[in-house]
Amino acid sequence: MDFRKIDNLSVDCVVLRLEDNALNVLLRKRTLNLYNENLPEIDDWVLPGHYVLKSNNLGETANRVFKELTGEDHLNKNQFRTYGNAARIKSDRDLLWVRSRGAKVRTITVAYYLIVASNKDLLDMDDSLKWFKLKSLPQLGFDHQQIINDAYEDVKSKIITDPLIFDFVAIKFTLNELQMAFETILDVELDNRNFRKKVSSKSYIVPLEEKQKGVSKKPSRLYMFSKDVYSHVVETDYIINK
Amino acid sequence: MDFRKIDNLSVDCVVLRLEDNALNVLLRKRTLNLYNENLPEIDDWVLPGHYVLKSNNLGETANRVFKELTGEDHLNKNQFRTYGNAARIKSDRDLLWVRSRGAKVRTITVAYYLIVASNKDLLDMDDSLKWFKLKSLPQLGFDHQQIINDAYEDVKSKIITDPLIFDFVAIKFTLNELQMAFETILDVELDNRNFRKKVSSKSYIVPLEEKQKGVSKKPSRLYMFSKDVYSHVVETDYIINK
DNA sequence: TTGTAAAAGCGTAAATTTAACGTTTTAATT
DNA sequence: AATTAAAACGTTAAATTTACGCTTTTACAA
Repeated sequence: MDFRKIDNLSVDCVVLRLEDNALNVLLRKRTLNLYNENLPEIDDWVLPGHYVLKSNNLGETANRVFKELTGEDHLNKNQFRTYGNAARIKSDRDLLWVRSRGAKVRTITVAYYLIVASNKDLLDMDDSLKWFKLKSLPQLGFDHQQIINDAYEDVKSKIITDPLIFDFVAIKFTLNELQMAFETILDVELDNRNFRKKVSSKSYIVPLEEKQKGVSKKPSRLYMFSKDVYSHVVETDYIINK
Repeated sequence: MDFRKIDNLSVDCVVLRLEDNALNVLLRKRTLNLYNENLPEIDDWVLPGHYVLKSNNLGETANRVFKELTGEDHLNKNQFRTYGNAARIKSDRDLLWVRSRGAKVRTITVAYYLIVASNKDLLDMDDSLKWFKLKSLPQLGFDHQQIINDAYEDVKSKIITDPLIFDFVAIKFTLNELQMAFETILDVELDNRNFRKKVSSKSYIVPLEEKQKGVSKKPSRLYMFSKDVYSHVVETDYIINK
């Protein structure tokens, strides 16, 4: 294992999760106070990321970022774009930050998004990490606003054509949870009755003989996504048509 | 302008074009004969590419690759994936090749595809360059077979949702040419009458008062794609449903 | 034990879209 | 003026989508 960094190559992760009926992204606080009136104080947020190690693949690096954030392994990761423009560093804050860490001014960043199921409890999260609603992000460093926008665009298109939605919900989910996930991510309203009909026609969305527990009204039936079934049927009729 | 190379970062281009009712990709011959019986002779093909220069962006690099290939500028380029695994170099030929050029063993390659209109004449092409049908590619170096496969998958999905098809045909095209382009790329058969109906309903596919010339049968009407109109209408009803 | 409220779940019918065809028109060539 | 092959138009049945109304189920409170 070669732990040296490739000093101009990093992987940044857009970690996404549904919470409070909104799409959230995990950010890391970036602080630097040089106690110099003439220099700006850095107090903003960036995407979690890591330099690529000599003996790590790109995907492995994305996994490692997540493991360091949460202590847990994460299987599904989606590479969506690479950022390597010479002019990625725009603000004085960015330049200052990069110099203070002795990093290269031009870094190539391969960006991934990772989706965390909304029922997952992430313990052990560092204080410097915080979830933000995608619709009200704080000031971000570098080109990370752009990266998040691109990630969201990719999610919105993949959620239609790929079985990505199941990463957002619990392993066992209700149809209403599934519908709410679509509605939140795509920012649309769906008719519950038609949604149910469409989902019922999908053999890979498997009804269980199991119901919600601890709800004060009629408990709803639980479903699972069968990856096996999905990968053996050709899917061209997508759940959502918008 | 800083012409030094970033020695672990390259851009490879999958240059695509429709010809003879098939999707073709432009490859560059890779030859190296070390006149040593114990070493393999290299005589295969690779994607055209270039190291990224210190003062070039990634997209600019893709443009430069195309310009060096053809002497012409190319506007639309699509970044679809980045390859940076430590194990990209698998064969002895690859290792030999890399060493013979004094290049780094681990290179990060940002891959783009560029689409050349089928009516475009590319003169001045170097002898080492050749078009190959996607369905019958020669032996390829590195992971370039994988890169081409990934590019094709991306094209097939983008051709449905984005106005990518118009890059493949001439600026002024007939509906049958457009249909053939879809059929060839997606490897499907479409009903001409239904295709016409669908296309006619698209305001951004504009009929001209102009017809084909020099054909021996009824000349067909020419159409143009209006980018302006397209970008001002929300398109969710795609031309192809397969 | 029974009533009630709220969410879960089922059903129907009109409107739209797709799919599968037959038919007519056009313009260059014979 | 006849021929021919591609271009272009039209029709209808099937499938899908959309827009609703209505019933069932369960936990909880009366």
